[in-house]
Amino acid sequence: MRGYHAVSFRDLADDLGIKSASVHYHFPQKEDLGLALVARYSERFFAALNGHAAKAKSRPEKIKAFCKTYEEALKSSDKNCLCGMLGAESRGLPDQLKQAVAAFFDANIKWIWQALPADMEAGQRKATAAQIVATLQGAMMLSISLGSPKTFENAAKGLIASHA
Amino acid sequence: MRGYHAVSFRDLADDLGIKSASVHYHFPQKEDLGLALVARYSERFFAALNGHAAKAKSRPEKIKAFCKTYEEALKSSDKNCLCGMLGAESRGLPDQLKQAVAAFFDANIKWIWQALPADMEAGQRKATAAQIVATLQGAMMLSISLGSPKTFENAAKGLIASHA
DNA sequence: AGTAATCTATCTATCGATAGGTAGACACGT
DNA sequence: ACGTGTCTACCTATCGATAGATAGATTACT
Repeated sequence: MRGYHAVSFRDLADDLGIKSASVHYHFPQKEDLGLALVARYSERFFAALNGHAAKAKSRPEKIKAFCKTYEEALKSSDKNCLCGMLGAESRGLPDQLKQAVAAFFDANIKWIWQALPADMEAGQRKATAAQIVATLQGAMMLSISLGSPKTFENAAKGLIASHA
Repeated sequence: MRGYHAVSFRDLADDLGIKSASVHYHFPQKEDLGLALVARYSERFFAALNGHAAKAKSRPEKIKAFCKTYEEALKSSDKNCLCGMLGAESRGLPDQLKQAVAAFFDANIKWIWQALPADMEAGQRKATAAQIVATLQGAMMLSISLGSPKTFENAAKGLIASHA
């Protein structure tokens, strides 16, 4: 995927070895396709995240599990986070899709927020949660743009060091 | 701007009150237009950044100047960083444009890298530089997607607290 | 037989891009 | 001061390609 507007039904159908009309059979409108992709991506992301975090008890371990989930997504596909990409072109997306992408980010922030200690000062807790998601999303984008996996690793390393 | 592929010569011309053919007069190919926009954005960004950093002597002050430059860009236009948006769809961009966007990020990382103390451990210095740019880029994206300026402020606050 | 999935064929709208023309500003040599 | 050419910045009109989408026939599965 290279962006919502950069992908066409025909490109997609060609990759699958079918015709574009067949894609419309499953996803009448383009937005339906986008929504399905975001839903699937979100499910898989949180499944992987909860898997990694299952045995993480301490806060630094949970942050590391979070980073690892992003890192695996980046390395396995050499592609940007689907929602990261869609989020960047947010203003050009159909309404429901825009909201679905935003919901993914909301869930991300909420997940890491609840992993932070409950006795943390409220403002700092919110700030840290936003910071962590922002860093990882930004790191994926930079890494893809620069063609440098090291950039992601560096940013994640800095982030983990910040909250050791 | 809502993405490279989401903007057409006609949209742009309509906004300007001229015809699309006249846009082609100034920018024969779409990529020429993209390159010009990135060049202008990059110039303005670093001019603003150097302006903010002029009186910043300490490292935390330089990091704050960096954050402030991003924050102003976000607040003044309520739009994503041009390069942040293009970087996210990097894989779908023409070659030269992709490289111009990557060069902007390279320059960003280099700028903040040289603002970090020279006696910092080399790996940590690189990591911190990547982390800072990633966080701010990600924070802009999140902020736009969620429609919440607070999200950027929170992430920046967390970042500054990490490197006080 | 009946349903689900894919096909062929086509539609309308819009895309980036080009050709060719025009009005106005400016510089020039005489 | 006058025409003459040149340049800029736009215009109208149109191109071939492709976009998302649809109708109706056809195939495959159970």
